[in-house]
Amino acid sequence: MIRFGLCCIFREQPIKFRTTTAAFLLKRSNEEQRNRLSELCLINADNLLKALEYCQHNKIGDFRINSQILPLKTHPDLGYDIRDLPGSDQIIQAFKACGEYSRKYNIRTTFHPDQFIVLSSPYPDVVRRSIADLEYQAQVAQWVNADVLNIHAGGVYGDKSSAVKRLVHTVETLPDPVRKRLTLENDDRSYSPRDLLPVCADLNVPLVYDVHHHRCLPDDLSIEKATERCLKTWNREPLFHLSSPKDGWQASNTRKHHDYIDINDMPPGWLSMDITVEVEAKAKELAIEKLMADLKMA
DNA sequence: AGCGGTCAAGTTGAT
DNA sequence: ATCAACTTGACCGCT
Repeated sequence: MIRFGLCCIFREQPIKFRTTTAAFLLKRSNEEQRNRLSELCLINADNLLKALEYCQHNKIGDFRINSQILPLKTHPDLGYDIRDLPGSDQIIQAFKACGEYSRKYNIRTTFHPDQFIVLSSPYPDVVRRSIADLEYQAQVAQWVNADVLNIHAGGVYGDKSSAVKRLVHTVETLPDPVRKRLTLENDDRSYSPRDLLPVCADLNVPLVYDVHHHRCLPDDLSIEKATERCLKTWNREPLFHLSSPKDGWQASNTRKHHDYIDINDMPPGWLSMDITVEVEAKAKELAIEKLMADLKMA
């Protein structure tokens, strides 16, 4: 059966993940900084459990965890090791409780490191900081039982084949906790499924198929064919992305996401597949509820 | 309590 | 040249 995934936050449920700013923290003493960060990490761990409970109670089988779950974790001035925060044992325990809940109720969890993670960059420092961020998210992934760290292929820099070579080389050097969770996703500007399928085959990395991106940046593959080819890259339950354009498919910009999913944007074949489909819709849990109702699943 | 300016980071393409 | 968009608005300081 298909399962739907909720991305990062809620529209109506009072479940909020907290973060902070470097400017605010840098005005405080070292001790105050660590205390605040510790407090936020624990709040976020507790809220993650609430998020998973909400999913379980509402037939949502997957939750994407936002990249700032440990705020400023790899910041150049304020980055920290979790062990250096007061109460780190309690924080880790709280995350591990999320992992136990995830296993018990079969709620999948994933990470989608943000746009600053660029493994194809020609700038060594960008790649170095990207890897540091992936390692941080892999550490949390281990605690919470997340099996996906999903990234885009990054920039082209005027020469796609060179960019891909840098990407491949970097992926091959990644530490195991990152490597075994890493996935690549087609984007809506630079890398289509056609571009990424051979890369994923080379690296033995699954391809997260985003059908909305594919419609914005098409290639010679039909949606059905891309679905089939991407499915085969997976050694575990396949993960796909779905969204609808805010202003329709005739608008000048079709990249923006709508509050809800138009069921006409759902590839019909997906419904009968054993896959996870993360729903990228601004209305969040309300959009999933409506989608399942429209599909007569609720 | 409410509001506006600001927030770590990369890259692209529309304007 | 500027800026929105991207997986996501939230935080903080002021009134």
